[in-house]
Amino acid sequence: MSKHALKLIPSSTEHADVPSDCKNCGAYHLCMSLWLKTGDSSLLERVVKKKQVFKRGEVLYRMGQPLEYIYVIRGGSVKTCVSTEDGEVQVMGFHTAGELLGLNAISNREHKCEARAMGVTSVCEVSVERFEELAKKDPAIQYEILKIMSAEIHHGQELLLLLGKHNAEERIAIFLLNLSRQFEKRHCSATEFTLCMSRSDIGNYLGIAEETVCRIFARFQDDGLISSEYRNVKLKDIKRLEQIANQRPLRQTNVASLYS
Amino acid sequence: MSKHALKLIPSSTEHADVPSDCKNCGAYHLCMSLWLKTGDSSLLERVVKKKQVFKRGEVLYRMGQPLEYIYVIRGGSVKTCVSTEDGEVQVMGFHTAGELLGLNAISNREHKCEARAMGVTSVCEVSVERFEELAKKDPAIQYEILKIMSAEIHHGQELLLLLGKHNAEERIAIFLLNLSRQFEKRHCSATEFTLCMSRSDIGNYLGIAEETVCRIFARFQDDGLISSEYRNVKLKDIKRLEQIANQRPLRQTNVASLYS
DNA sequence: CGTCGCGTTGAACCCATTCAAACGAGGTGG
DNA sequence: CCACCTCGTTTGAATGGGTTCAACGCGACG
Repeated sequence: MSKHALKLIPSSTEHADVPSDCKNCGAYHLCMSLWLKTGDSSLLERVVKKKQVFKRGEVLYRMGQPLEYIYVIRGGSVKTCVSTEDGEVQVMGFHTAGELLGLNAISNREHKCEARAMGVTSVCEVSVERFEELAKKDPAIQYEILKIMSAEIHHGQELLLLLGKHNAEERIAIFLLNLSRQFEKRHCSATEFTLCMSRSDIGNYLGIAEETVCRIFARFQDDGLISSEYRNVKLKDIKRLEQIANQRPLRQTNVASLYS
Repeated sequence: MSKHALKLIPSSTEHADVPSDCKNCGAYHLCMSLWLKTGDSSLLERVVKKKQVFKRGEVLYRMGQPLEYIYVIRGGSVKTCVSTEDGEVQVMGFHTAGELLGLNAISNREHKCEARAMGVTSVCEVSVERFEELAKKDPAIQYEILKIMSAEIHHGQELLLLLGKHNAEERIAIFLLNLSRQFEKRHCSATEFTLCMSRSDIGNYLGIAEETVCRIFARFQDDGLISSEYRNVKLKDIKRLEQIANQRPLRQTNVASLYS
């Protein structure tokens, strides 16, 4: 509990209620680059259909639902996950202020994952039809769409690398460092922050059991790498965390096999 | 070695040499839907810059390289993989005739993964500039781009689910069944086919050790689920394979936690 | 106050990895 | 032709990391 506190959580909870002015919105910069390249700032009001607030646990959209809106997160946090017919669930990502949700469904107009608010979350709903009208007229917007989908592919690749090639300790180190960088980008403290997701969600996301997450958090704390109580985390030795994240003491992969 | 053989490997090796006629190309249908919506069939020749053949192990493009061409696979097989600075590699996917490669780099014009031929592989190189010119004029092509990127995201999600929520046995069962479906789509035998990738590649792709792949192949064979010698695989009991693929005897995931 | 969700810790088990060794196929060169 | 090498594959034995099951503390909430 530092007194000279930087923000421990990003712009989310401060104005989880609908902000009257977009300039306070976590998605402000994103929106500007998206719509306002057209030079018409009133456009924004015409495109954004509805501003809406979701409470903790509420669903923005489900798998299989037709794509109606694209969501811009103003504040709060959302998790996306896919599930199979037999009930297993995989958390795909955690999303906070400034991110766009729903774009990956734009091709077949059907959501391929589910989005659920993890805390009180404020979003802008953008009509897909309106959005596509704009995109058709403005190549810059098309380009933004590509960039976002591309980023999503890239994030998926990183997660894949995480699940395929790292043990539990490394996964959590990488996870914490990624969070740290994200917070830094949002001008929050990179070393002290509050997680918006449960241990269970972290475990699911990283492909390890909830208990393992706890244990490794405890181990990291014992080793002086971090200090954590519940969802408050403080990174105390980023150097060593990075060392763990990048260590590869595994069997040296047969380089020759790359050429097969 | 059945005498009344269906094709065990798709159109690949048969015309790994450059086919003079696009109608023999594995990517024929894809190309038609991509370019010929414009109604101008000579367009195809103007856009496709070069037809090229890669030998086993040769690289189409590396991570970090500027995006110059998009590749349409005519025949053969290609694996894409990402790697980190410290030398670990994760196979992202196996690609065969009819697939497009390189599109996910279209936003920042820099390849985010590496593509390497697994056997003799024939491709069409398509100039990105030319391609984008076309895309700008034709919304249908933009839509195709979105569809392909969307499919890539979807495939990534499935792989993520595989790595995060399934044990080795299930992963291989799912892998084999996916292959089976792919072959079926290409009008090859769905039950008897030849793998184009090594055990090592399979293991890397599925996030398990090479030896584990061998062992499970052996176990499946002992149990009469498949018969396999080297890269020739025959699925003998798809029902039970599907049963393994969909079984979830794991701890029942706390459904309530979904709502957090 | 009792319940529920979340977090934590302990102990036993087991699946997958790791290390090691060996085999067959294919290629090369003597 | 055979010796030799490499690469991909296979199998065994031992180890360990992570899961699983269980129990408990804690705070929020009705």
